[in-house]
Amino acid sequence: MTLAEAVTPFDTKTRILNAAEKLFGMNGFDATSLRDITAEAQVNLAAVNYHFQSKDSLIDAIIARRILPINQRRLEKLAAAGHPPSVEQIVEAFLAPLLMPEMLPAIPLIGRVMSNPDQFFERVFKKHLQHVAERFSQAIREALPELSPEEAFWRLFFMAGCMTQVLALSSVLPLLSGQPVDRHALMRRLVNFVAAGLRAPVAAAAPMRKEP
Amino acid sequence: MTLAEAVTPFDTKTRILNAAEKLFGMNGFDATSLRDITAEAQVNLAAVNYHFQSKDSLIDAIIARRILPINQRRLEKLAAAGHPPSVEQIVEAFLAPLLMPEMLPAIPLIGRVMSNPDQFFERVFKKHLQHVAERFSQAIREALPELSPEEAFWRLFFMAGCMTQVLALSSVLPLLSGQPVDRHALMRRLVNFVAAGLRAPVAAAAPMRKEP
DNA sequence: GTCTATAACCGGATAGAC
DNA sequence: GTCTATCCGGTTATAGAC
Repeated sequence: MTLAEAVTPFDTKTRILNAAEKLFGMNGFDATSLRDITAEAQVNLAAVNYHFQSKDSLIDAIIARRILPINQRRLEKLAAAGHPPSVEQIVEAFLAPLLMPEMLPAIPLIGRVMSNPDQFFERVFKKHLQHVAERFSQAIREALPELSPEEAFWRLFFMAGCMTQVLALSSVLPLLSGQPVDRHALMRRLVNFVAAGLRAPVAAAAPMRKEP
Repeated sequence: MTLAEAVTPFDTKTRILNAAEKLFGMNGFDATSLRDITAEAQVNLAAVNYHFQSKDSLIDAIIARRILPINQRRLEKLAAAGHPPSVEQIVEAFLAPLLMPEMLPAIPLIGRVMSNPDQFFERVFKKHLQHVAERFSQAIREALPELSPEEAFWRLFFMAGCMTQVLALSSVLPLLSGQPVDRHALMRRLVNFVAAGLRAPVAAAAPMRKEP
């Protein structure tokens, strides 16, 4: 056992994944070189290409490692809710899996891929999120049958957007708010806000008033 | 007058700003080289450094060109609202300036800088947004006096987050929703959702139920 | 003000020894 | 599986002619 292994007791592949997740999350994909990653992981530069073929495939691997268990837990929590589920149950099923302690180091990265249009559609939505979104959209219409499918879709998008922005800017939230941030208190505020938004009375299609 | 000037009737500096705004918005700051920008703008590579010193200062100039008029209009609309302003007036004052037709080409860029933690705090919030946020936070507490300053701050953040995500992913919204997107209809849905979130009943601090 | 040419550097990927 | 050395293309920025 070398010194590096004693300090960071994981195999090379895992060390690369952990280092890449941290640096990609902190500085972004383009701004993080494979050399940065191998320095942080204390592995050789060529090990990245040996284990992951390319930087691009490494990014895919990092995303999949985190988003698959999150989605699994989301669907489990949604299935465990009643029929119809309460609005709060839906919101919690969607958000709570991100609060699991083992997800903490991945939060900046998740915020990035969810808010970056380059990554988002092909790399995240189509591959990992589409079926989950459909399931949650159904649940929203069960809980709030007065919503049209379009309205339910957009409200789901706004819910995800609120969450994403919290994740994406998590590193600067203490600076923005001027004080330390309690993640669980923040999550309660977010659930409260989003649940009210989901329940909003359906507005008239046009700006002018119509019959009620 | 050269041919290039006849085709794009702006001076070199403006052509660079327009091309950079478009390409930075489409592909991000790191993925867009000065060579990409000068090719799109049909100007010489060295012109960027002559007019803007560095890529970094060019980014600052692009952000300032768009965010200053938006903020001015936001504050005007807020000042024009009554005392106390209605929740809808507050939300509209914040969002509507982004719908001005001349802002359309800047939407992807604005979405990027608002959701990227690297740019956001130093380059955007401290320089351009802090005083506006304070003004809007005041307005929210005027309209909803039962909210604590902390709660008002976070609800303002959630409102901005919903909006930011719409801007950041604007280029993929038709793919996500499966149909063309009417910007004004989307804005009405967003105002409706966010207004309800702002008006959410204040939740108890702890998860367990307390006296009402 | 605008151009060409180039300096100085850094990126991802890979060949081939061990 | 892991390393060193290297290829090759791309980057920002600038010097200096016009």
